[in-house]
Amino acid sequence: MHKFSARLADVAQSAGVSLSTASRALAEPGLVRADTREKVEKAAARLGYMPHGAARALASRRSRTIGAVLPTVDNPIFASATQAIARELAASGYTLLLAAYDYASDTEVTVTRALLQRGVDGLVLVGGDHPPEVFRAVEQAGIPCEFTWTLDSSGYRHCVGFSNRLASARVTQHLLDLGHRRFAVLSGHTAGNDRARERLAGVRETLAARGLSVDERIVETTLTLRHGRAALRALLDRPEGRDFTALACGNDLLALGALLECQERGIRVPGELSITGFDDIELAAELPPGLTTLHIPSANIGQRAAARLLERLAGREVEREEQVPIELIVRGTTGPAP
Amino acid sequence: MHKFSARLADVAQSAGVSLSTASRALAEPGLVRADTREKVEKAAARLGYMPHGAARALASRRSRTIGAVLPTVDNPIFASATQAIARELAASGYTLLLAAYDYASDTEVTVTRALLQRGVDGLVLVGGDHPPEVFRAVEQAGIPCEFTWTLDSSGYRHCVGFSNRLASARVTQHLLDLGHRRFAVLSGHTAGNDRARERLAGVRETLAARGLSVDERIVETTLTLRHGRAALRALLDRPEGRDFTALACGNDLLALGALLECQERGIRVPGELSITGFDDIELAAELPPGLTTLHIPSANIGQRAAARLLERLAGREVEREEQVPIELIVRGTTGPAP
DNA sequence: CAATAAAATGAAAGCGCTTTCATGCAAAGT
DNA sequence: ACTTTGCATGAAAGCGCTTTCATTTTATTG
Repeated sequence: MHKFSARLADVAQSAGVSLSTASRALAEPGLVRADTREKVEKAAARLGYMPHGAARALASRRSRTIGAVLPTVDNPIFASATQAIARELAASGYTLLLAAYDYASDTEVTVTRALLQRGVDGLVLVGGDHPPEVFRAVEQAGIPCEFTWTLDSSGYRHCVGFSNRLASARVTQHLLDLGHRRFAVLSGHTAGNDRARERLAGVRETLAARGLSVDERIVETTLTLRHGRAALRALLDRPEGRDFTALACGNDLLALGALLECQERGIRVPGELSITGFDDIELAAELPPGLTTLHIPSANIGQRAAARLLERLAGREVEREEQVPIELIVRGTTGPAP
Repeated sequence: MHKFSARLADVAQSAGVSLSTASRALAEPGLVRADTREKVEKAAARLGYMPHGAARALASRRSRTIGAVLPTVDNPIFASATQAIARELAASGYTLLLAAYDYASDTEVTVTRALLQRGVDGLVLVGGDHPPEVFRAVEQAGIPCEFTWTLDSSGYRHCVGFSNRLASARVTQHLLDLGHRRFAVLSGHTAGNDRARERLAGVRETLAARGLSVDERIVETTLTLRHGRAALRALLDRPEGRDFTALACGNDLLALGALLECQERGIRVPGELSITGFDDIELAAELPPGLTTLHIPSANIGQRAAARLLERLAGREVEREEQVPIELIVRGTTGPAP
């Protein structure tokens, strides 16, 4: 079944040069005479030569691959970030290795180790919360790592992101400015997820500064449309009923789920209830009346993380922390408090 | 910056056995005595040994990685399939390498080659249309390949999917049964995309069998919500206006975009216009009035493709063609012709 | 044109592992 | 007891490439 596959030695022989010259001709064209390079290139093309990545990695001690460990690939924000990373890497001859752990920390350890074993030259992680085994493995591998969607207060780690707390505070402030005083929150699971935790803290603190509390109207759930819908349902079906006029959600999927539930129940948005999201996915703009949300440039985050990794691999220094611009996008789901 | 990393030789020495024994103890525990294996395992744990994937791949001539080449990762159906592939592979100690080409065939060639160079042991491709260079490269690499989301009439290729033509015909028949006679179609770009082509053909043929034609009301566009919306707008803004009562869409994103456009324009769905999708993504069920669509078990496709690849790598035979069950899901966007 | 510097090439040593192949040694058969 | 079988182990040969180092060729200069 396996066809004969030409090795570099075959190319060298066919070109009438030594193995080392052939290697250089293909890898560092500047090191060989133009005519030799041409001979080698011709021979390579003639034989359909395809370099053997593992051999190359073993000899050169770098694999020209970067790993990205994501909570899930089934979320538009990570999908676009991934796309951006892959594109940036490809431009420099690097390949992206992807792994998702479905928000399960033991899986995260496993897949991270798998990537490290595959010899990735660098790593992109999402958020700052990770099992200690992950940190240890990355440390031991001694490869550069970029943390994304988050900042690091200690200033120790390399990260590209934004302050989830401040961002969330900004959204909350928008609702306060509209006169809302009774809030509810749909949050992602906070265990092992610093982004969810920070966003929740942002709401809490902003309200606390006005002497308001939201503690008894917080639902933690999975970050999907369906779960957002179910979470709002749970909130509305409490004996207290709808005792809030503003609903701040941990991401757009939750918010849109909530919006759909309102439409089904005939709750007017924003007339009776204002809803905010987080991320600004495509659907947020498309679904009437348009979701008020915080725009996160996820492709930008991915692109920057990849670019920074490439810089560091090239031996250049980068700022430890890089912030991406975020922006409040006011659309139709927020309005004055009733 | 690089920490010292233990090699297998170090483990062997620390365990007081030879390199070969250490290798066997870790890879084929059945080949060594229980106490030796234990010694080696202890030593490995003590030194924090992490196998070197490239070296292993070079020596054993397999990398324990599988590659998947996707049109895009920014589509729920591919996201869930990817997740399923990764999960299935992980259970057997394999890792997934992902590459997306954004529906650009030159990119497809590049990324496929990159994957092959990285030494993947098997490949998952989407659809049956690929640039000849891709087929050639896969052929030459001599690795097993699974084609997904499609069937192969020649019976030559290994594939797991369904007949896009029949599936599309089924949806069209549903609309015919409801009394619709004037159709429009929102299709994905058909160039280099057999799935889009087959789906379109399915509509055409089913209508032709009833003496109907749709040729002058077909829009080819990119498979996103936004583009679906724009495409319907283009259709409605023709001088002929809305001269159709049924709109068959190439996938759910297009259909939902069209639905949103209708809601914005005040066109009653399904009162004035019936809309059908394809894929049955989560949102199709959630967005009122619920999209009538064809359910494709995308996670199932991914899981089966991975499992089949593993089977073949283990030297076992699998049926060349594996069909997954598809199902028409009737929801609120289709109704009797006005 | 010889002397020297610079550039291009080749020989060879691994990179860290798997995998034959050979060897030693205990259990089994005669 | 003596060969035979089988199992556990070790020695060593690569896997296909990169990269140092030594050597040859070419360009440069007094």
